[in-house]
Amino acid sequence: MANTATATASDAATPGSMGDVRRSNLALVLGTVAQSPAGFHLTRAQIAAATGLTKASVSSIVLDLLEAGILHEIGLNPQGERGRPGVGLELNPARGVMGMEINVDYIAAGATSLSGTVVVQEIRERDNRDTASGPVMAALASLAAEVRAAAAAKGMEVLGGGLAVPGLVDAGSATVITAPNLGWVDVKLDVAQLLPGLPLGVTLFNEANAAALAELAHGPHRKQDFLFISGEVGVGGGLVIRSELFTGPEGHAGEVGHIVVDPEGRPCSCGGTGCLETIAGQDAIFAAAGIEGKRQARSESMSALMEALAAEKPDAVLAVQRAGRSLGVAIASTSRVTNIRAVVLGGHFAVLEHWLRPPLVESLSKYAPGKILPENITTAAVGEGGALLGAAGSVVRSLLEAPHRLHS
Amino acid sequence: MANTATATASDAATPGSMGDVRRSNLALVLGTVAQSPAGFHLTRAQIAAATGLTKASVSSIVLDLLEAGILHEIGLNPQGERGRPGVGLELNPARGVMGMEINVDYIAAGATSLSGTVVVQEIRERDNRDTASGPVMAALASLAAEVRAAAAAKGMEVLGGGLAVPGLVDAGSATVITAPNLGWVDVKLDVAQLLPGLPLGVTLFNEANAAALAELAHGPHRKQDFLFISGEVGVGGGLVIRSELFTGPEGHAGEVGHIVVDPEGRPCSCGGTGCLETIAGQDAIFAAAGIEGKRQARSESMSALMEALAAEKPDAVLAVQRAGRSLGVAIASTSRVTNIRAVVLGGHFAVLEHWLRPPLVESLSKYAPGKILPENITTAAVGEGGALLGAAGSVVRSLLEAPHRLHS
DNA sequence: TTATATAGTTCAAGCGATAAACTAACCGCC
DNA sequence: GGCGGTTAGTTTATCGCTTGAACTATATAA
Repeated sequence: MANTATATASDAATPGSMGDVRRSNLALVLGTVAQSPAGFHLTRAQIAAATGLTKASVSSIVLDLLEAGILHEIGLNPQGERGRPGVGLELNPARGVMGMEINVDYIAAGATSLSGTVVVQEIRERDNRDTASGPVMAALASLAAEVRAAAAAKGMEVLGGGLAVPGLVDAGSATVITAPNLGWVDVKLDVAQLLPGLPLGVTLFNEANAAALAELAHGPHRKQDFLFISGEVGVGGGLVIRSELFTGPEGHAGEVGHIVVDPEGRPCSCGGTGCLETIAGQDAIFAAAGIEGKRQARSESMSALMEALAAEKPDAVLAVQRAGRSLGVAIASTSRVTNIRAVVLGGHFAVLEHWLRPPLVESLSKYAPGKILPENITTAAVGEGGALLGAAGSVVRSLLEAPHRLHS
Repeated sequence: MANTATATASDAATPGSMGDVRRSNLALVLGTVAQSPAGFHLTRAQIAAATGLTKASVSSIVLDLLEAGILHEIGLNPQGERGRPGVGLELNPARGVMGMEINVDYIAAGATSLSGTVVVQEIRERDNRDTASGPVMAALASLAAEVRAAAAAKGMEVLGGGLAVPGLVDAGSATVITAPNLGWVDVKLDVAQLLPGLPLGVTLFNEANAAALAELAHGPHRKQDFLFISGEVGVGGGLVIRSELFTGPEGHAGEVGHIVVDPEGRPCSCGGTGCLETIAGQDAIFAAAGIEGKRQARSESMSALMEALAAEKPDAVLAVQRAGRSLGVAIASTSRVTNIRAVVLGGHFAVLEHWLRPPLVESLSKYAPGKILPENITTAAVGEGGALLGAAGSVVRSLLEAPHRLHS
């Protein structure tokens, strides 16, 4: 599973004009402000020093960004220094984006400010398994409208949105190519209708990719390069390289759930054989542990598994150990192909870390020694709402990288 | 094995100035000329139409490129059309680059024009196995000087060079991190001394990556996305995505030879277990086929294998079938992780294609059905000198993408 | 109050792309 | 051969954006 919105349209042979310089510097200034530590407000002079632009250019650029409503002046901040105090600048707290998520058991929507602060968040349980997209989208639209209204009540205008879905997506056409657990195949979503009138529209994301982006933005280490592995009913992945999602030629890279970890293994729902998902997916683990993985009772099945593990029941322990070893094989191979050296475990892999880690580490040292050190295997810092936050964050980021799309 | 020279230095927060526009348009014009069909010479007016730049801008840019010696005016070409005939432009045929290669059994050097035409090429047999780098480099320097003189005699000035080596390299520091079959570990090469006085210097490449780039430039299909798999003593790979080498965070992506294809398999020279190389590498195939893979006799071993296959000797047939199946597993996993949908087989995989293809195709349909169609499995179009041509071509390409580095 | 230091703005200059006018070179046709 | 038509390429004025220096604004220190 993999996809994104960042299409880096650099292949088109387009003439470069002076406007490009402006756009580039607009993004440079905005990026500098966005990356400054929270609560600390850069001044124009500091931005000039940090970017290498002249004060004159920074003033002119900041003026544009203020007019576009992206930046905001905070009063003077005389810090006891000599000289005239500067005017602090911050991302306009009255502008934000919405993140939304459709998953198997719930729909969710939340609004965050441009700096990533969550202002409203709402999760609504809903069984979306094998449901047509229409009713799900309608329910989400209603939820999104509520959240948007709540954000507006707090003085925040929503500029754009991102929607995460557990399946292969094509962001350009807002189409879900396959979402096995929703039963969706080639479903075109009317994302514009979800949140009408947004200047930036709504972008579609793959759930694992969005969660990987959330890890990038909110994770503690601020790693530039890592593989995020999302353990849900399916096993998905998001590959972050140089702080960008790596999407491959068609936007579907990172499908670690379908790496072959046992050539003699069982058939997979994808049509392949011996995929990681057939051993380390939730259903596979439950089955191997002798736990009934009934519909609707997924969280209960997980509780049952945890109890069985705590009681050291052999079936459960062996099932998780086998999953850990297979995960190691898949990560080893991924590391060789993509040169990635850090892994973040999400979903049930994070929950099961205690039992999963020893076989995983052992497996990695057997199949790719020295490539991925144990300290570079971590669990997700962002929990349940990860995909939602990631989708929202990605929309913010694309705005910050191309601020000229707004008004200016 | 993977690496490259293209470092895409876009992460540095550097202010964009008007010079950037010039550089960008310089590259745009040059790229347009370079991509025009061979023998056909674009005029300034045609370039203006193709790029969207004005005639005035194109004239000014072309002037710069003429002064830098990169472009060359060919006389007027009245084509029976009405109106004033235009002046044809081409890449200056009197400028070129050198490609060089150090491999286990030989060293090689060649000079190509900026448009990719090979002007001189020289391969010199030499046993470099477990040899210190000094003598090898000295021998290559002497060979390179000869080739450079021969090119000069034909009126070609060499601007830069590329050196391909069978191992992991760090292009930035011109260091060979490991080249198992040469016995080199952390060897810093004095590439500048190899060809003194070049305006563009000499860049280091991994051999499989360079060969992949050659396939990109010279292959018949002009595919934008493919995985090149180089079958030598080791199994290397080069991943081309959107016409660029994908190098991963540290420049070592594409090591398909060390994907785990059999978790219960044998230990690999890399320290791992069950790597593709332990089943599909030359030594592994020879051993499984019951052929003595002695030093120096590698080409003879290959001949022996071909004979054994022709005679349908079971050991040989089974060895190659197993290699094909394992190759399929590795390609299936790579396809999932990188979203690649086409494969080009090089080295002994190309030689053995007849026997390798059936088990490979079968394996792919078992492990990643629908992902890689049989017609997207092809063999290398460029033969022996592939790495050399690829290295040279990559140096040319980096010049065409940043022509301002020359004089202008 | 004055000196000093820093923030931010104004203004002339330079560079590069653009559009339109202009010159150059060829074809066809009478 | 001369003239209109057509296309190629250059010249010129203008515009947009960054730059650097001068200038104004506002603080602290003595």
